[in-house]
Amino acid sequence: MNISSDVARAPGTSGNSGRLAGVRASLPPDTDVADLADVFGLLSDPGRLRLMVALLSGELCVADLAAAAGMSESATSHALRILRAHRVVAVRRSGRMAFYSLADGHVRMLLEVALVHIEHSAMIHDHPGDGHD
Amino acid sequence: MNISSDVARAPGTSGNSGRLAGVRASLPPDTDVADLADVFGLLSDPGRLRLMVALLSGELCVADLAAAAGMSESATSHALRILRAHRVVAVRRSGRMAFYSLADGHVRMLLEVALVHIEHSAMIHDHPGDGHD
DNA sequence: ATATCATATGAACATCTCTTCAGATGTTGC
DNA sequence: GCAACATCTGAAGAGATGTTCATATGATAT
Repeated sequence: MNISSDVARAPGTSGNSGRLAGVRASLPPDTDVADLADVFGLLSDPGRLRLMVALLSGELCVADLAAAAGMSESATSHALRILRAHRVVAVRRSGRMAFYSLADGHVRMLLEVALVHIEHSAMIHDHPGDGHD
Repeated sequence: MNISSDVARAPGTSGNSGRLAGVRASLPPDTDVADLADVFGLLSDPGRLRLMVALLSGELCVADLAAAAGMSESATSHALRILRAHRVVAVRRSGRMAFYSLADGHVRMLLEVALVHIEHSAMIHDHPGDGHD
């Protein structure tokens, strides 16, 4: 059942309306969740993610970022443009060089939490495979 | 400059090779970063994210999840299929009902960290806008 | 001034992703 | 068995995303 009994019962038809309502109430406003999904979206591209991870150690110029992330300088520039647009990174310009750094504490924290877990679990288990279809 | 001086100098050409090498060394293996990007990818869809947030409170059936996330039952089922494939959620079947629950501690932690931040920052600042192009 | 360099940008293209629609599968009640 | 139900699935279309290639912009050096 949904929330109360356990077998066959139209969802939202029985005594579960209570809990469903509770769940709905505990959900953050849609705009907030959407913003959050956006942040996760920035973190979801392998190239961009490598760039951000590299920046955890400190400021780097575009060419170095490209080398560190293993992508072309053009792709790097495009990626940085997106991160810049969302204020995830900040630029410092010096002559013809541009130095990027992480500028978003939220993202930094998510990265650190995620990376700690990676080290802990990488060799323990974790399958990217399939559930069981 | 890249790592050492500060103005004009080919990246990876001067005394920066030291730090670049250090940064590259501190980067987790590409496969790990890719896996992580994958997880963030799962979190990056608004619908899927709402589903996972709803599941933070406990087990829910498909229809209730659909209602909580404000999406069609078909879209919900497709989303759950993907989450299932990555073992982010687990199913418990009872008759014709299917009850889903969060099954990935990593994801749960990321969600909690992210949600705490949302409450803290939502009304303080945070612009989805543009950097300054 | 001119060539070179570091970075930024635009257009085009290929790829992936999510949604919907229609229908399949397995379950329960009559 | 048959109908209603909950969930699942596949195909198809729309939209978003990331990459490359070519070129633009601004800075430095000769």
